[in-house]
Amino acid sequence: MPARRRSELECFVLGLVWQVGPASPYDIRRHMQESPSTQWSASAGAIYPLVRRLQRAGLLSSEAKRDGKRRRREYRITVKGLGVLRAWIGPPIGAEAVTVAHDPLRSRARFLEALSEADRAAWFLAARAALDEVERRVNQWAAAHGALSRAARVMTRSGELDVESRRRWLEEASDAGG
Amino acid sequence: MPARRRSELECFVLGLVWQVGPASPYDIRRHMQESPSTQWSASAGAIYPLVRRLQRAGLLSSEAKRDGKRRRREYRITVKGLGVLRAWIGPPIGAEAVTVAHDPLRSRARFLEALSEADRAAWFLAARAALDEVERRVNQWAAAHGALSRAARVMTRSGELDVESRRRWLEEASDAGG
DNA sequence: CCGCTCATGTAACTGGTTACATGATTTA
DNA sequence: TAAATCATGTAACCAGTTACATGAGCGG
Repeated sequence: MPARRRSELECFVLGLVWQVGPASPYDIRRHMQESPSTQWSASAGAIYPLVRRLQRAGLLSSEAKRDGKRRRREYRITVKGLGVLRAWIGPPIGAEAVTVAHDPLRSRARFLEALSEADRAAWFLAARAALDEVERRVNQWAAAHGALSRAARVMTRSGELDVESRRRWLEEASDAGG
Repeated sequence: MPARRRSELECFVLGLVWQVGPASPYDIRRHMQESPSTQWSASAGAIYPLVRRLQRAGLLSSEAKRDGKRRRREYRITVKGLGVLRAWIGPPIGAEAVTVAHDPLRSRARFLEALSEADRAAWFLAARAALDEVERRVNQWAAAHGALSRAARVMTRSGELDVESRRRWLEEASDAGG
């Protein structure tokens, strides 16, 4: 059987297990839910089958533990899994990672002229508030993790710069468009 | 039957039809494929059923045309459709639009420490090249559309700022992490 | 003891994808 | 006339979602 192509989520989970492992599916889910990113819902229906898939493929190893009295299945990354993780990260960086970052605010802004002038003005206010909310989430996550590791600080910084640049974009656009 | 929740793609297509309409599914697909965004593949299997869905829901009207000799089905947005589009754009801006922009480079960067120092250095170079490529795509699209309308210029600008901010982030991260 | 969180999992669905089929028209 | 493109569409698949089920342990 040829090694099948792994999805973004599969590789991301592989990375999480490498980073925080040994980890249970539950741990993975909590980590993903705490993160300010909403890319994945980290639903049980996604994660539990996924880790088993990775285990059957030999990328994760699993071990039943008994944490106190509670049952718990721990996964850790295998040598093979680490290879797959590294190949996913790159270099070379896969074509699927060469994208303009997907931003639902931008999607909406594309059609702003479908709104009345009043609604458009209100939209810019709402969008600014939305970015404030995003910033709040990033800061909250940073307070919990950002001080701990260089990787976490880099992630936090990415979120900050993202918000900053979109805020600038909004300003420019609302200046230009009234 | 209660008006069902529309997906991002459905609303986006609604917006496109409003913006460039009357449009055939084929037109819509071309527009989406030309765009630098890779969020959707704009596959026929997605678009054709989708527009019919929107039509049955009364958000689009359709008309069979004969452009010269070629058959062609044109859609245009209805009053009801325009209402749904406006509600999607906001204000208020739906919670699903309040997100840090999803960036696959950032996903990978999170696990950079799984690489050797040499690979990490090479990764930063590759990531910079990836952003150059994205910039090229944005500029290419801008050359074709950016001069035409304010909306297109705003979209272009968003892409530019996105690339700029991610480039800055890479610089900071590689400075900090060697 | 009641409700909450921990922890694992499944079933049904859904919104997309890839790949294919069809036929007309245009271009080399 | 062969190959490419226009244009519409379908079928099979798949990754991830929502919602639910189960049971153990913990705090008020």
